[in-house]
Amino acid sequence: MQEMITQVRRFNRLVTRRVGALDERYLTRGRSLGAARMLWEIGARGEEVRRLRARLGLDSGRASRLLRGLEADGLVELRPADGDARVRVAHLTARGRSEHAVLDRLSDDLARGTLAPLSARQRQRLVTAMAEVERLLTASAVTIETTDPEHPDARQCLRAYLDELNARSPTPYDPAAGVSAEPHEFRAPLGAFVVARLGGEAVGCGAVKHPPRRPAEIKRMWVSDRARGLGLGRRLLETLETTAIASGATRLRLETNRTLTEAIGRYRSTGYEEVAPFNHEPFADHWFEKVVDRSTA
Amino acid sequence: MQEMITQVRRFNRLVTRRVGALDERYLTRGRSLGAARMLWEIGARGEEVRRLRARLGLDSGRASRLLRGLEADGLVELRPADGDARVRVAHLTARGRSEHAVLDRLSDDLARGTLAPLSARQRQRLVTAMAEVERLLTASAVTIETTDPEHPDARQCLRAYLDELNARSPTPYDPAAGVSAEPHEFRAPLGAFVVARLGGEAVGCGAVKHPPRRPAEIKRMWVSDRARGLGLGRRLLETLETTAIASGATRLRLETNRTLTEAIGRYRSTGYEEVAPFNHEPFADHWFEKVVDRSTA
DNA sequence: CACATTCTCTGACATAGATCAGACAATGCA
DNA sequence: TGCATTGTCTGATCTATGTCAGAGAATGTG
Repeated sequence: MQEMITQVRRFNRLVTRRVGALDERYLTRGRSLGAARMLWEIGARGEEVRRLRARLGLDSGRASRLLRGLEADGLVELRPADGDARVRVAHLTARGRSEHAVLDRLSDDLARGTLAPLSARQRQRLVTAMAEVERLLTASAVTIETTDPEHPDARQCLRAYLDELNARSPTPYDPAAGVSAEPHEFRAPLGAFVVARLGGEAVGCGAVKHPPRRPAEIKRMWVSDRARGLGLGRRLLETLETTAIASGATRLRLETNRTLTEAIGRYRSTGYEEVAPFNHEPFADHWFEKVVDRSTA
Repeated sequence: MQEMITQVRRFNRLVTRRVGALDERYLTRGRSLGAARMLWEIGARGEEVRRLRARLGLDSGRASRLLRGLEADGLVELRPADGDARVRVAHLTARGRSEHAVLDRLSDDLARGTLAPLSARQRQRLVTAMAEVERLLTASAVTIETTDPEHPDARQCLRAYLDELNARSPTPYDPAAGVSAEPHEFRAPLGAFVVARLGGEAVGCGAVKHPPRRPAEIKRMWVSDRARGLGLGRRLLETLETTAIASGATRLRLETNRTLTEAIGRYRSTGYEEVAPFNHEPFADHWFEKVVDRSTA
C-alpha cells in the first residue's frame, strides 16, 4: 500500500507542478488568472452570474469586479435574466467570443505540444493512460452519503430510476403496485437511503429496509449514465449491506429486472444466490438472497 | 489527432483543478502556499537559500521574507554556509522537522484518500496508469537542442558516455585511438552536437559529422540512466538524421559496441543494415549503414 | 590592494485575491 | 401591503505575491 501511496504522491506532484504551471502561464494572456477563468466559464452561450460564482468558488464582490473588468475591456456584456431581473447573465461580445476562440486554440496548442515529442505509439499509450487516470480519479471523487429519502437529490434519483425502468420495460412500472416503499421505511432506524454525488450532482442512489428480525431488503439501486463503469454499483451495494448488517440483519434480499444484466452479475459475484420469489413485485424477474456470516461482518 | 488533444485537455483540466486544489487546501496548515512550499523544499538535510530560490522560482526579496517568517515561527534556522559566508543555508529546527513530518503524513493521507474509495482492482489500475502518465509526460518534457560540443552540458554528457563505455567494455576505451572526433567536426557546417535536457539537467546527447559528399557518421549517442525507457534514443537519432539529411547527406553510418543491445535493435528497426567495417574504431563490433531516400526526407 | 561579482537583505510599490459589511433593487410570501 | 429573501454591487481592509532598486558583506580577480 505504501508503494501505491508514493506513486500517487509522485504523480500529483509532477502533474500539478508541470501541467498546472504551464496552463496558467500560457492561457491568461495578460489577464489575471481569475479573469481568464471567468472568460472561459462564461462560454459561448452565456451564463448566469450566480452560477459563475458557484462554479469558480468566488465571493460575490470578487465576481462582480472581475466581470466589470471584462466588461470594461469590451469582452463581456451583462444583462438581466429573462423572468428574474435580480439575476444577471454574462454574455460574450463579438470580441469576447473571438478571445474565447483564441484561448481554445492556445489550449489545443498546449496539448499538441505535450504530444508532439512522442512517437505515435507513445502518444496512444499516454492518451489511454490519461483516460484511465481520469476515469478512476472521477470514480474516486464520488461520495456516498446517507440522505433523507425526501431530499431533493433523493427524489431526483428516484425519478431517474423510475424513468429508466419504464424505458427498459415494455409494461409501465407502477411503484404503488409492488412491495411497499414508503419514505419512513428508508429512514433510520428501519432502513437507509444513500445518494452518490459527483461534484455536487447526484449520480446514483440505493435504499435498504432492515426491520428488526426480518431479512433486509435492498431496493432502488440506480446509477446515472454519466457515472457508469466507475464501480459505483458495487460501492452502493456495499454501503447498504454494511448499514443493514450494522443494524442486525443476517439475511439480505433483493429482486431485480432481467434487463439489468450488469447488476445481476454483480449480485452473483458478491455472494447472492438466486432464490424463489419472496414477494410479488410485478416488475421483478430474479430474486436473490445472501446470508451474512456475522463473524466476518 | 483532435480526439487525442481533447483527451489531453480534459485530463489537464481535471487534474489541475481537482488534484491541485485539494493539495493546496490541505497542506498549507494556516501558512501561505509559498511558505509551505519553502518549508517542504528545505527538507530534513537543509538547503542553500540560493538553491531554494532557484527551485521555487522566487525573487530574492520574497525568498528572504518567507524565510524570515519561518524563522520567526521557530521552524527554520539560517546559518552561513561552510566555506562561503555569503551563502546562507536554511535548516529545519526540531519544530520544523516535526512540522515537516506532519506535512508528510498529511500528504500520505491525501493520497490514501484518493485510493480509499476504489476497489483493489481499481487501485492497481489507477496506480499503473499514473505511472504510465508520469513516465510519458516526463518523456514529453525532454527537450533536444543543438549545443556546442564544448558547452559544459555537452562535456558532461561525453564524460558520462566514456565512463559508461569503460564500465561495459573489458578493455579501456581510448577516444584518441579510433576515428577522429574533434569538436569542430561536430559544429555547423560540418556536423552537429545535440543535448537532451530534462528540467535543466542534461540527460542525453548525440553527435553527427556530415562532411560534404561523404556519408554522414553518427557518434556519441548516450542516454542517462534516469532517462532510459523514454524513447529518447530514437528521438536523438531522428534529430541527428534530420540534421544530416538537411545538410545534404544521402548515406548515414554508425558503429556500435556489442554490449549496447537496445541501441542495435533500434538501428535495425529504423532502417539501418549491418555492413562490413568501414573504419578501424577499436571499440566497435557492429557497423551499420542506411541509405536515405531523398524523396521521403 | 582596487574593483567586480555574488549572495542576501530591506524598502518601496503594485496587483491579485479573500473577506466582511452594507446598500439597493427585484422577488416571493404571508 | 409589509417584510424577508435573493442576487448584485460597492467600499474597505488585509494578506499573498511579484518586481525593482539599492545597501552591505563576503569573495574572487587582476
